[in-house]
Amino acid sequence: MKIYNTLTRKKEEFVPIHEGEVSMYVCGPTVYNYFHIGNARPFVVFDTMRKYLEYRGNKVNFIQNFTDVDDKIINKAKEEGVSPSDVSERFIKEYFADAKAINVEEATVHPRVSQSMDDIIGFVKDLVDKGYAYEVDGDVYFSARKFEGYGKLSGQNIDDLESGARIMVEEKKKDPLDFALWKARKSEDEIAWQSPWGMGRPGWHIECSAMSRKYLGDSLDIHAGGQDLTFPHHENEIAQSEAHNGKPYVNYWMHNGYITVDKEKMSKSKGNFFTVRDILKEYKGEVIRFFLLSGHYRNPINFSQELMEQAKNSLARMENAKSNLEYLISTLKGEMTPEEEKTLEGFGEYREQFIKAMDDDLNTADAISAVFELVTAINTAVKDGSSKEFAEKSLALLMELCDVLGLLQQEEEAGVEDDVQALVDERQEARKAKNFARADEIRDILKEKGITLKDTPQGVQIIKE
RNA sequence: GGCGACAUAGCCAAGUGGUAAGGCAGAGGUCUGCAAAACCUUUAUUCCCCGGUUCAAAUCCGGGUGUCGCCUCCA
Repeated sequence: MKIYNTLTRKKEEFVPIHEGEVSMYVCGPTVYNYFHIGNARPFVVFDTMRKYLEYRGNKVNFIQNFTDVDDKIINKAKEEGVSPSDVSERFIKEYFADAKAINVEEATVHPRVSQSMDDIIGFVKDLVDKGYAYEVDGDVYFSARKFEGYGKLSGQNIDDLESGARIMVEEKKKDPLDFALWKARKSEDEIAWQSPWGMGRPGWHIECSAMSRKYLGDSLDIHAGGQDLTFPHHENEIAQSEAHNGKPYVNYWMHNGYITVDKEKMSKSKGNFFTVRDILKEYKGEVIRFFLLSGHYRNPINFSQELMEQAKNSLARMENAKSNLEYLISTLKGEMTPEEEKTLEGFGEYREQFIKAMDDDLNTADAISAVFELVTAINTAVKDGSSKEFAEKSLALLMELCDVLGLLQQEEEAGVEDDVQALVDERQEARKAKNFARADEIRDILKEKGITLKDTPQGVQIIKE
């Protein structure tokens, strides 16, 4: 497949270091709050990347960290009068709950900063020993200018950066470009770890360098995250890791675009964010996932009620196809006819289309359109009178593609409560007796409970929301 | 100031040289007791504007305009 590589600003053919194995690192959340839909985008997009790579026969070693040592966590802990680890533990749990709701699989490993301290300290120490970093009053800084390629990911020229008005000026740094690897503890009650430079805690950038190396080695295939991490976070990671390892750090850098609200970037600092937890009160997780996959991952997506409605209705078309097939399967019998076999073979064209789209830098929008075309083909071909086998194989193909996208995964609980079944039976009696007023009344009652009835040639299909 | 992205129908969104995918919403029809779902038909002579290259451009080149982002914690 082809991947757009931020480092080269080109689409490149993806070739993993070891054939059939892919090492992938995605920057995870700082756990001090519920994540918002902007944070959810990389989770969903790169989870889909992982699923697709696996679909194509790769073993994927997928690492996503939790930043559980951070100013914001410390502040939140102070506000609530609890320990920082209480805060981070809590929101790691909440992360998993929300991730599950949007069908984001757990990573192979979710390393935490607090549990990687030896690796981080060792990493910083090596950089000091190699002359890439220096200590000042218990702080350790990386000398950006010592690393030759500094700026290569973000396309920034060092001198332009320097003249930029917004570089933070800090007395202790030798150069405004330098960044912290280790921060000395400022007060006794602050959370801190013992290090060669005294009590302190790691800077943000060093965490990912140390943790990715621990689990994936000196060089990895794919490193991904939001576009806003390109500079300085990922730029700094490259400097640290390549200075330390003496090898290329990452072969393919992938960055997703952001979510906007009224065309403005959604972010915690602007306060214009919607948490996944809140959106889930109104929309199913799969609607959120569909929404996030409905455009190309590098383009911005605007978030609004209207677009969520569109996503919901679009997804319903897929869901209907699935539930109609399942209902048909429960009523049909027999093996495929030669004609059906031929039709099914023709469906393979949509699989090809799907793969072609995904191969092109994970074009999920295009891949989804292939699924919709398959849906139309299935809806037309599979009907009352088809063989059970044909319906089953059609469903299998639909699910093969939806599995990769992480859609249509959440099964409604099977079975119908007795009281509902009784109403359905009563309605059928009423219909037979041409008492349509009562029949419609029952349909409305069930609709209120989120149950939709469809009268099909095979009987009544009961659909739960 | 430096670096970058985007502009396609009412809305969302693919398409990067060969004559505009797909979805939502809308309209009409088939089916249905009525619905729902599904199916069929319909909705951009045109892809922000102006030039240029070409037999051929939404797609390439040049110049504009507009919107957004990074350079500070941020997905």
